[in-house]
Amino acid sequence: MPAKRSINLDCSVAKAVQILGDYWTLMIIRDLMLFGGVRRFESLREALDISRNILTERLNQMVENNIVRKVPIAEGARRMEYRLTRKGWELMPIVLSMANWGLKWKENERPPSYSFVDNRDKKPVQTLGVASEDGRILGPADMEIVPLTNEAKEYLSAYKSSN
Amino acid sequence: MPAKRSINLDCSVAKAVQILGDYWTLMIIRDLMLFGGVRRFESLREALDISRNILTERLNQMVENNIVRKVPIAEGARRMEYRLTRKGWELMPIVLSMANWGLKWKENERPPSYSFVDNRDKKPVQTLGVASEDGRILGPADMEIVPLTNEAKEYLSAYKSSN
DNA sequence: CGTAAAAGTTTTGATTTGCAACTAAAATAT
DNA sequence: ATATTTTAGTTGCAAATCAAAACTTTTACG
Repeated sequence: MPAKRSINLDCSVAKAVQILGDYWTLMIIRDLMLFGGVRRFESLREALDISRNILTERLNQMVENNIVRKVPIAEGARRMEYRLTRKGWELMPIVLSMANWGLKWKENERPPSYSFVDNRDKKPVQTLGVASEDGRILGPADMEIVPLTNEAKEYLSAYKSSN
Repeated sequence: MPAKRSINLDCSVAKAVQILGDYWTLMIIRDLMLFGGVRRFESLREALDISRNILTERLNQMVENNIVRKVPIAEGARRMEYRLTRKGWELMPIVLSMANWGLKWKENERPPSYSFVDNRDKKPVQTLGVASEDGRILGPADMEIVPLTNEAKEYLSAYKSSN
């Protein structure tokens, strides 16, 4: 976790990457999701085999970023547990697309050890991905990213013409 | 980029996180996608304001992981450019879900500087996210992750009963 | 032909990481 | 009530990583 990253604050990907561009943070999120969004410090540590100081630091960061909350395990209890917030739960699509990608491109062919299911009937979910305005399902090759601000446009066209 | 991470190799999320759990790697991927999947060393360096040695290292890693290819900029040319591979392009859903998440939860309300569009008609894409087997669109709260292997099941139930 | 740009490599000092040992409070056992 | 264990962290320190700057070595340009 390098010190300060100053660039591209108006980029929402950069914003997410600022928070998620870290191995342990992502692993913690995955583990929390596996356990219904609730875990205690020592359980996380054992499951991930992460050292305590790193776990402490990452959890604090995540609390700061409102991805997890630190709450007493029961009314009035002094011990704490970490819970995914709504904002944290909404990382699910990211984790799911990582799972899909990892599954598709993994070299070591081992069957997956877990699955994403519908809460209601416990059947696996389908990932629809992305649709065009007229309803076609788009693969990565069917989309592109285009700049919207003048700044970004100028930058991009300057680069393209100079090439 | 910590040295060696030995855990959970049969987890496809962990597999992806191994590769993507890094700030610069993700930023490089985003930048490449913004530029049609093609960029040269110095352009990347300037755009991201990353130091050369780090960029070199990350690009090499990405080449090793088959996310980008290093190819001559023209037939027989000695200068090189970096191109997203198919495997790299297929990270688009992850980047897109990060963009959506970042957009939804960003504090500093600034309009996005770029948009994901359909190649064909240049209209913004819709993110459908995830559907259940019977076609309902599911939010994060409507899904869960369930273990499939016996190993994982035992581990999980042991934890739950001990609590 | 000389100068500048491109694409790194090397060096060096500052940060970060993560292991291990320590601590303090809460829960459990005796 | 006291001892022991578990929980949830701190702290100290060696090793690894990061990043700024200087240095190379090819290619491109006027």
